[in-house]
Amino acid sequence: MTHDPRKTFEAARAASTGELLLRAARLLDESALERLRAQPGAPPFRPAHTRLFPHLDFEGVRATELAARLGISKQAVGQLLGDLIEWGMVEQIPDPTDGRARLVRYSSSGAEALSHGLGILAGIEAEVRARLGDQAMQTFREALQTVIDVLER
Amino acid sequence: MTHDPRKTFEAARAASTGELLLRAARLLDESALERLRAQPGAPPFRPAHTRLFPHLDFEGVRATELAARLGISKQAVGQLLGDLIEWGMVEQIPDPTDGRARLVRYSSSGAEALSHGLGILAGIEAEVRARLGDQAMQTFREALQTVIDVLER
DNA sequence: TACATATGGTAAAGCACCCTTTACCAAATG
DNA sequence: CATTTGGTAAAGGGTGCTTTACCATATGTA
Repeated sequence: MTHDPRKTFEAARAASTGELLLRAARLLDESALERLRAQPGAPPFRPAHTRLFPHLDFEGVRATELAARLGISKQAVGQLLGDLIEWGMVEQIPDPTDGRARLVRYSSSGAEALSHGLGILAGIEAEVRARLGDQAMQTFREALQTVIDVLER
Repeated sequence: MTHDPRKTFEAARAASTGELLLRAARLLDESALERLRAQPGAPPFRPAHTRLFPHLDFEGVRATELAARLGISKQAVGQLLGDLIEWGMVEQIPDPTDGRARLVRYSSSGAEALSHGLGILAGIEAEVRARLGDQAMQTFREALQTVIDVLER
């Protein structure tokens, strides 16, 4: 039996969990954004905006803090926040502890939009869970966390 | 016991498997590209280039076919292929069945680079597998495939 | 207190990336 | 011979950042 390195390539590529992961994430990203914007009256969210959401809350965060967490400049954050404010997703209040600073937090209509977005993700997740079962779903989550741990180290 | 919708938000967000998936994929994407380019003499691959790799082989593919698979214009593919040719990753040969067409395929030095890239992915995958075990790894792969199925439908 | 420096934020310009659009040529197809 | 198809060339546009420059408030220090 001869050994064809080309076949080995193909086999290795077909087996790559990494490609599966990237493909699944890209699909999720596109799909979630697509469904989000399909909502009538929904602002034209772009991926850059959605990356802010996990770091926003109701207590208020500084733009500087967001920039640090996302690893981008505070000016870039400022541009994205400008959109979100314009769309009514978030509002700014003065930071009571620092006259220079402002706190940005979800507005009440922003909370609704967020809720809708989370609902979309939850819907997809539920569909996956229905096929996998609870136990495999738990394993899935642990595996994802392991990947994150390995890559963040 | 009162029900605070804010707390519910936070709990729902913390539990989002979707965010885990997106985060893991983004890390993998960045990490793989970073390690790929860390190789001395490695061409300055960009994400757009790496997305071509899974669709290239040793038999040869048409640019039009690549464009169709990636869902982008053939001109866009042409630009990316121009880089890969310049970097010696791929080579073009005339399509024996069609005088207008050309087939693009991995060059021998491209095969080495590909092999190195696959090695990087395999290394990450092995590290994850070592922590999860073979069985959980299998579950992980099935879960990823399920996500893809759900979203592609 | 006065001043230098650090920090939070904004404004404007510009850049890299990744794609599209428009236009075109050459070979294949009917 | 008209039309379709594979491919190329050039220009341009949207996105998501950075860089440079600046203002206002805070903070540490002589």
